Amino acid sequence: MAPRGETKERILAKALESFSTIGYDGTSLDDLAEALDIRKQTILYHFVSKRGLLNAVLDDSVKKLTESLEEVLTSTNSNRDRIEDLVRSVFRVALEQPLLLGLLREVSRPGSPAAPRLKNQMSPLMSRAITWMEEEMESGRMRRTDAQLVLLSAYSTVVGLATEIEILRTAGVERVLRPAAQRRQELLNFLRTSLTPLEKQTI
Amino acid sequence: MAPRGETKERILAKALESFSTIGYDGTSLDDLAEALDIRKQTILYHFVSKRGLLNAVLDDSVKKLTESLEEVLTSTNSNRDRIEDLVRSVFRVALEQPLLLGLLREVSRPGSPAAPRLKNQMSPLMSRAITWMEEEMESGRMRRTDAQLVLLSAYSTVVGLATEIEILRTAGVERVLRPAAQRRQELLNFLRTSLTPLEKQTI
DNA sequence: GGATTTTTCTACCATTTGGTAAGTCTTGGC
DNA sequence: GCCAAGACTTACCAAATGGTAGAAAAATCC
Repeated sequence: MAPRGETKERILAKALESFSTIGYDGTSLDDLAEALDIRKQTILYHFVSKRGLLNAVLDDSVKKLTESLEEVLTSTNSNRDRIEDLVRSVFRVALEQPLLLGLLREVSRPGSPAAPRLKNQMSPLMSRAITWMEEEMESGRMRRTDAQLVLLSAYSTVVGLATEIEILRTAGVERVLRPAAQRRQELLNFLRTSLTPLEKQTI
Repeated sequence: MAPRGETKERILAKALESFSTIGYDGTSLDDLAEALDIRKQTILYHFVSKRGLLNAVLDDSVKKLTESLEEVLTSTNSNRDRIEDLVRSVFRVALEQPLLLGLLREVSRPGSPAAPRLKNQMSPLMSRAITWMEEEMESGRMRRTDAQLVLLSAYSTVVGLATEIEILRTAGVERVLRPAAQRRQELLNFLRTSLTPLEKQTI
């Protein structure tokens, strides 16, 4: 028998994989258990219910995502570098852990049982980013725009990228990095032209 | 009793709505039947199986999508206008029928049972677009790039937009047109800078 | 090394699911 | 008016699903 939380971690990892590929409804606890060579009741023991498992996977994923971005948001670089750092780190996560963003995509679907929870989980990060952007705008270092719209646009680009990567991989495309880099550049350009004050634009 | 294919059409419409919001696995034939005030076996009578229903919905949607683009692709405008026309018409579909793109998003997920079928359905349109682009490149009217990559990028932008719109709507945002227009402009800029030959760029 | 707690398993269960079989009803052609 | 074809329904069913109850096994603590 596995000591400590090892089994729990294994379940979380496999659940993330399953939820983010074949979806929540498409995942059955029986299949999950079989894939882990575990009895279904072991899953329910750790997570009470299937919904509980989804919540746990979600919490875990958002935590990892937040950690990845936290260090960038608290850095002391200049604005321009900061935007670039932010975009780069998000894309790094998307490339290294496409499953994580696949989950986001799965769960952010309207009508998903976990959508409100995701919203709550993400809102601190979001509102923080919005606040930061609005401060920058107030001080004139960033052009006045709807911060929420910009964020949303960036968000859907990244989630779209994650989808794209998985599709490419399953389609057998070997070089998956080039389109990603291309999209990253695209997003970066968009953010810069959206956010850089007009008088500072050097393009 | 409803004459002609009226019931069939109603089932198709409701199935599209359900598949593209709560997903294929999340949709039960019983619920679908109840929502239509119909017996489940009526659905199975028309479409043989749940999978058959998905295929029918898919065929129907791709057909509508293709029709929307066909007229643009066969138009005789200049390249530049043609790209803009294409983008505009795709976005019009995305705005008027978000369900249609929601289905694309749902179904294009790797591991989806309908993914290969979608691929087959879309490939004529895709390969046609790629051929056209490559001809333009050959003749120098369009800059040399990987046509497939550009298409993929555009595709994921549009599907991402559909997601965005649905999320906005469920989040209670009333003005859904502005972000859509913003993304459209973004995509348009990307395509132009990607495709316009260097010597012709006027930006 | 025994008691206790944590972890995992076996045995069931109620409900839902997609699907089959066999009708009934309706409509249009003759 | 009859009847064949199409449209729709009732009656069932086997498998899968999420979940409960409680025993067994392993790890931990003293």
